[in-house]
This record gives sequence, structure tokens and C-alpha cells, in this order.
Amino acid sequence: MLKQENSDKSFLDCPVAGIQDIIKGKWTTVILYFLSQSTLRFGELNRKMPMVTQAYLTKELRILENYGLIHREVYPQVPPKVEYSLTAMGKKFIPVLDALEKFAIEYEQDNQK
Amino acid sequence: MLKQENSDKSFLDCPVAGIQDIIKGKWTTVILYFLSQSTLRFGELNRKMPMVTQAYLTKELRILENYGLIHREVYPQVPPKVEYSLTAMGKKFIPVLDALEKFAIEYEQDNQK
DNA sequence: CAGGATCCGCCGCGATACTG
DNA sequence: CAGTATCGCGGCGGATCCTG
Repeated sequence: MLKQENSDKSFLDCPVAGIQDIIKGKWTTVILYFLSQSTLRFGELNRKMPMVTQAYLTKELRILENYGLIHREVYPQVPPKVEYSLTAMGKKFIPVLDALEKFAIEYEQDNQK
Repeated sequence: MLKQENSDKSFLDCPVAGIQDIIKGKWTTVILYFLSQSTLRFGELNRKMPMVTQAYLTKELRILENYGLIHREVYPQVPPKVEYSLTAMGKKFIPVLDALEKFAIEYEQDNQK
């Protein structure tokens, strides 16, 4: 269930063009980062990023779910419990996160002198 | 010249939080990808991504320049000539591009069956 | 507890026209 | 050729209230 065709970059001679949409969300990489460390309940995840609203966090989670990167497991009980984890495809994104992390550290070091 | 403080993610226990702003632009990764292959004039770059407006391409280039990832070399001549290339910091972003490329290929393969 | 439903300001992104 | 200058729309991102 892809969100196809934003401005047809498909014919672009650039492999990364197609996935820009995935990572452009304001908190996508952060969410994926936390979920790469451990499966988390909604509340736990939200507590790790308190500046994000419930509503918006839900939205981004749905988007990532539609992209097939995260899995949403609902436990039918009271009170409700929902756990988020990376799918197989989501785990393939981890190298990107690692590279990003490495770059981020170098970037911030270089930038505070 | 960082664009500080959008919603203070700095205290977030996540290394990648700080650079989400850099990669959130609609064409950032594509621009960096092309420039990682070779130094390019404005027109050349624009021809490689024709669906992007001159105006907007200029904007994103300025942003990446302000972030210190690309270098803008102006040749004072008529007609004018401007070349864009990666800075040292920009080159440190290449591993991210490589990881993204790898992921993109796997992602798109998996998604058309 | 984990969301769904609304409402809304702002700016990302684009189209178009004009310059040195 | 490589930009600036305007103008405008749509939707991202957020606040706030309500539910099973």
C-alpha cells in the first residue's frame, strides 16, 4: 500500500528518489530509531518523545505502517495494549539509521567549535 | 549557521533527532546523490531533475549550503557560471546515501510483487 | 491506555514573470 | 545562465476534546 506518484520521480536516474517520502516525516527517523532498539507500547514510545502530540505520533505510526516498515500488534484487553515493532522491511532500514547516527555525531561535533 | 531549535529535540535520547531537518527537504537526498557523483553546474543539476522548479532548486541548494554540506563556487563571467560540489562535511554524508540506496532497491523490489 | 474527530495556522512547494 | 520576486494553495504539524 504505497503512496504512489507524488510528482513522478520514477524516471529519475537516482535510486534514492523514491523513498524520500518515507523519511520526510518530521519524526520518522526518530521513531524508527527507538523501535530498532526494542518493541514499544504506544505510551512508552510517546514518553521517549514527549514533544510530539499523541495525535501526530499516531499519524506517523500509521504512515510507517502503511509503508510496511513497522508492525502494529493489538492486544484485545482492557485497558488496551498496542505494541509497535519493526517488520522485516523495517529492519532493513537499520543500516540507514546507523549511517545517520554516525553522520549526526560528526556533524554536531564539527558544529560547536 | 545552524537552524537551531525547532521544538528542542536536543534533550531527546536519540542521536538522529538533530539532523532530521537536514534531510526533510523534498529533494535533499537526490541533490546530494547527484553531487556525490560529480561537481555540477546549476543547469546540469536542474536537467537531471527536471520536475523541480528553478526557484525551488535554488532554495534547497541554499539550505544545504547553509548547513555546510555543499559548496557554491561562482565564476564571475558572462554568461554566469556556478558550480556546486560537496564539502568535506557533505562527503561524510555519502555513507548515508549508500545505505539509502541499498534500502531503496530492496524496498522497491519487495513492493512490486 | 490508545486512540479517533475536528479545527486551524503556517510554510513547504510549485507556477510564473522578471533581471544582471 | 543562474538566479531573484511574488503569489498562492494544500497539507503537514499541532492543540484540544472526546471515546471504548
